[in-house]
Amino acid sequence: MSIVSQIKALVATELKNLYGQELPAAAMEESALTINTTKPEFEGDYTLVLFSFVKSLKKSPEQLGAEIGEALVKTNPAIFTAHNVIKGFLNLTISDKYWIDFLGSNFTNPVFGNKPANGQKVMVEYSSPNTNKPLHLGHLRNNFLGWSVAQILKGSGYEIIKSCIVNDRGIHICKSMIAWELFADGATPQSTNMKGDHFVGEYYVKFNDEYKKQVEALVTGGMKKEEAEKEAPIMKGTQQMLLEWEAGKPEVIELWKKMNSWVYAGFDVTYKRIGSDFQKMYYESETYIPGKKFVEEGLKQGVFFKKEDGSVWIDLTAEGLDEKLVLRKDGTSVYITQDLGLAQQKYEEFKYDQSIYVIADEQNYHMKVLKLILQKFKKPYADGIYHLSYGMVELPTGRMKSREGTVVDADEMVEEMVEVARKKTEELGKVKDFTAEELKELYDTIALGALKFFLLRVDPKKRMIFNPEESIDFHGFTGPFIQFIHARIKSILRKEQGARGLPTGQAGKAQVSGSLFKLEKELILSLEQFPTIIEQACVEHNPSVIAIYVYQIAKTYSSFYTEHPVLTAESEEKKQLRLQISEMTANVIASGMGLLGIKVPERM
RNA sequence: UGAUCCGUAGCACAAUGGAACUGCGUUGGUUUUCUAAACCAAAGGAUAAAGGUUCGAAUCCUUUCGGGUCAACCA
Repeated sequence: MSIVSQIKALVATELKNLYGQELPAAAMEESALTINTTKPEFEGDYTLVLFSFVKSLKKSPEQLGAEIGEALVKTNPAIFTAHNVIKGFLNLTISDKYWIDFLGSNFTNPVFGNKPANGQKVMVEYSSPNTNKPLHLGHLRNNFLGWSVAQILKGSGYEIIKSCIVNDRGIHICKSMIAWELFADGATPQSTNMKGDHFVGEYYVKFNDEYKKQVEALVTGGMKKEEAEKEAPIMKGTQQMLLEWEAGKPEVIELWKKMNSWVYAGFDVTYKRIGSDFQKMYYESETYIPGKKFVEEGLKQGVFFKKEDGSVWIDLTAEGLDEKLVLRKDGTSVYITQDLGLAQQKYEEFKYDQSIYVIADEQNYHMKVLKLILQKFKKPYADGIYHLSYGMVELPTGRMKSREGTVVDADEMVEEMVEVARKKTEELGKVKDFTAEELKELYDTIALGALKFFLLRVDPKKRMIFNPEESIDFHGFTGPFIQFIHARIKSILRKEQGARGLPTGQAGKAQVSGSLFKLEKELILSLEQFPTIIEQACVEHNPSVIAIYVYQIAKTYSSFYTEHPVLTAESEEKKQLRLQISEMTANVIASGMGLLGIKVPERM
């Protein structure tokens, strides 16, 4: 049980003892108590906020605090050693022994903060790429978020199934296809030595260039712009191709398969590089059929209704939304049709308790409709659907726009970061004895650490700004800073291990007593919060909680070991204590960064 | 027009209704001692504005202003 929960329980007990008669029962509930970490400018570890009792007890906060504080210290001398009251805040000091004992029994535990399996199954759908262009910075935020949230849930005891829905059909795919037919002259990724997704993406761009030219030509010829956009030959050809695709015309299907396979080969490389993985892939070209079945079922049940022209709708006006189309009059499916089919398919296959969709916030409305429809169907899985909505990654000039060529490509971004990591590492020259292999791994670790941390440290639901000019820093509140602290701790532990011949994980098993310096206590106190932090991140589906916490741990350690030498501590006891602190800090950093999908090096 | 999210220092970000956190940048200092991707210190804030609720509001409510997104028989 965390120290905060313990304090709450003890305070609740004291409140009952002292004021059981006068206070309403609700005010003495543990959940009604506010415990904060004490601000650094005041003496103490944890603070109880007293204001909520003042009114019903008709006592001054000072008097109240003094009474509660005194009672706590008196009845629990092993935990509390002192208290003081400032302006309605009761600051409590926890005994050093408590912290030292906590440290002693947890510092070698590499899975501190993780919970045992709880038997619940959660699907996490993320990434959702389109097969007409390569991944960009926005996809990276999605991938990192999805992977990390899955990892956090896993650490919290859930069974996780990571899935990916590939948007592999539709007009945009046909655009790349028709451009390839027109301009490629048989070129392939192999013949041009290009990554498949980038190769196909180029033809998507070529389509748009050609389309624009054709529209302009028509407009110069006297046609209205709107009409020209419909009449441009390349667009008509694309629409024709889409119809042929739906009709299953062999040549079209073959081309579609070929180009998609190029894209998938490219995606595989990227996913492997950034550490994304999926237990189950879904393809829209397959889910739209169960989607149609779903609509039929809905018509039978009377959840959907058919209009005169044959189109199928659902009436959501009672829920404050509009009527929403679920099947076109020509019987073809729309976006939501496929998602309905997919939800059903996923549930039938995995019987999940919860299904998380990592999708940008521009689709909030869509996801709301999806969940609502499933609820109207009284599907057992409807309530377990959770849209993890995240904000767009924007440039200082605004949203990334492919038309303006401002899209930040994922592969390029990673390569640039690796290059910066290489340059910086060479400048510092601390790992000159590394093999080429080891160096490559280190550059990847640092580069991806910087990138992932940068994208995960911000609250997912907020949009964030990325400035390519300034690039991503390796100093301060960054992944590499935390990695550096980890490497330094490991360096200290290696030296100790060398001197003693102790196996890893055994540094300083000796009992420790005595008193703690401010920074020593501050660190242990923070380490103790790790399980609570994971829990919070899990409940909020928010990796930034972990990122901020791990940074704070690393920063505190950095101050701590600057001020207090570990290996040359003033006494053997202090040395053992600091080794324990160091080892636990390294464990928590590695474990916390692991929840973000970030590796930590032994040396850097 | 409606729905919804957001507005915190030059920039980027944090804060279960409880004593505004941090980084970049700026200015100064620290390396015969465990890796200076570091540490220490300083400057920088009516938390967009105005009301309201509360012992207490960046946080909750109302209004205004500014921005994003959605409201497609596109996916």
